[in-house]
Amino acid sequence: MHAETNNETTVHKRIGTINNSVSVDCVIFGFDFTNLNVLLVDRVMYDEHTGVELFSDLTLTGNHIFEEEELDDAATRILYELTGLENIYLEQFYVFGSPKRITRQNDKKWLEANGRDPESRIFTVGYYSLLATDNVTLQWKGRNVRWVPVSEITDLAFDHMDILHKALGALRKKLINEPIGFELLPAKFTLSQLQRLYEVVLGVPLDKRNFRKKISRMNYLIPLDEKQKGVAHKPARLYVFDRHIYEKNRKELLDFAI
Amino acid sequence: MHAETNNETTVHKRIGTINNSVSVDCVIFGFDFTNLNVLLVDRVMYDEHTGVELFSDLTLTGNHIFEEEELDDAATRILYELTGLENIYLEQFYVFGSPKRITRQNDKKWLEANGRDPESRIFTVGYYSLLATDNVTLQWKGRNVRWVPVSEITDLAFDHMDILHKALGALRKKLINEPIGFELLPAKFTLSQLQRLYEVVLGVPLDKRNFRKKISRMNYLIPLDEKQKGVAHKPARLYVFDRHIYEKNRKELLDFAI
DNA sequence: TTGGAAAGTGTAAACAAAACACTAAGCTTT
DNA sequence: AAAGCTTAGTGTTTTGTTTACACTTTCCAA
Repeated sequence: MHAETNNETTVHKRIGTINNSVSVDCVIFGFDFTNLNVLLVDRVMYDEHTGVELFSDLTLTGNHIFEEEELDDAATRILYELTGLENIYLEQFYVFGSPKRITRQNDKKWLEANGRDPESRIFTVGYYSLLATDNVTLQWKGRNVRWVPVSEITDLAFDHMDILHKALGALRKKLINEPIGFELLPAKFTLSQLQRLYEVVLGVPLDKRNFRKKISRMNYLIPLDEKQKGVAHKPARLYVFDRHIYEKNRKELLDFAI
Repeated sequence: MHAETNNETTVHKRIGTINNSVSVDCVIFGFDFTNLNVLLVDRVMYDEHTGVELFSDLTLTGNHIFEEEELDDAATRILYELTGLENIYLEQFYVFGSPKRITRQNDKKWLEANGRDPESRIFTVGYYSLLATDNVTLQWKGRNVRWVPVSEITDLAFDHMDILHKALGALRKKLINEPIGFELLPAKFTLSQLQRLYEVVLGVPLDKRNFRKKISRMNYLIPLDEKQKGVAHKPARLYVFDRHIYEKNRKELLDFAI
């Protein structure tokens, strides 16, 4: 799953001109069996003369794109830089392009200090991606990176709170309509973990028996002859998601409910 | 519902610099009780010396945006120019930004003839909008505008086929999950018209009795003491959609089916 | 007055959703 | 070795939803 670091043609090695009107922001979701987390990056700014800290806050992981680069590839590249992983689940969900995106002083200062014009309009294409909370590098462009539970995030730089909220809405909608939860779990997982995932992301409690009844109708969820190990209680059976079966049996849903 | 044409502050009167990296394309859907239609614009190009027609095809309705303009406002503006209507239902659905968007010769020629650099990368934000097939001006920027049934559209300029397909997918998904069909019908409509709408957009036949049973569970669909007039058969009862009731009773759907 | 055309209506069977509580299995502690 | 902790795993009943299916009513036009 890792990039072939000697392959010059990999999408992660783009060079060329940077497009300075459009960028990509990734809302990287991770699940640690307890919380839904988002990968955030520390943004600390120091006075350029005195070295005194001016402010410290958090941002999503965003990036410029190259002129010859597809949007999806730019998002994939960011994910690769952060995680070293390829084939991460990724979904474009919205474009943020208000002329008033950058209004706060801290944001303007930061852009200036990084050689960008804080008055020029930049559109950003929002992607969200899903991974098991794991395998993540702790540095990105010299800045600290960390998982933060979504429920604890109250403030972010730029318009990143808006982006996060929209991403979360898109994720919930997707989770309700497609079996995407598996992207947030390890390959082998228990039904309780899956249930917890739904409960945490959707923010509702679910009945264990009804949940399992529903699950048992999904023939692409395969029970293994294997159990959890090293837990201090009855170990649960492990399951895998069979994408192949899912794609085959996927019938177009037709339920104009609500 | 019409713009106040003397009000200088209306969003439809934007002036200022044009942003030349990002544009907006609108897929304008209309329903005429038989087909799902899209509003298309003729694109005819003539040899600049001889006046001979070089090619003739169709495009979606797209437009530049102004530097100080919100994306949604730009889309609203296009709709207003075309229809004279405000408060049209509108949904951003995807950004198209491939570096390879413009590859065909016709497209390059057209851009050049219109004073634009065919090699410069332009991102376009896709919106779809819904209206009853009605009340539409027949000219836009001196070009002919017409409704074309979606099923008959096989070729469009630029990457507009991609945009159309993506819009159609987004519309179907939305129609299944939210009562949005009313936007494609006149304020008063019959149940048969509503059923036909679902059948046409989703491309499936529906059982009349089951459809009506389902409908009768939706308390925001209000039957009127009024009937169709001037039809050569038993006239149907008219209904209205009550958005207020819908918004009140909207409970977050929770059905991670498929 | 008749014929055409779409409107409008009910029932039974299969399936899905919701509500609800106890036993089983492995690990830890004493 | 036994007791206790913790989570896994399991079934039934009631209620609501989906599906399949055919005939009568009402208006207009000829």
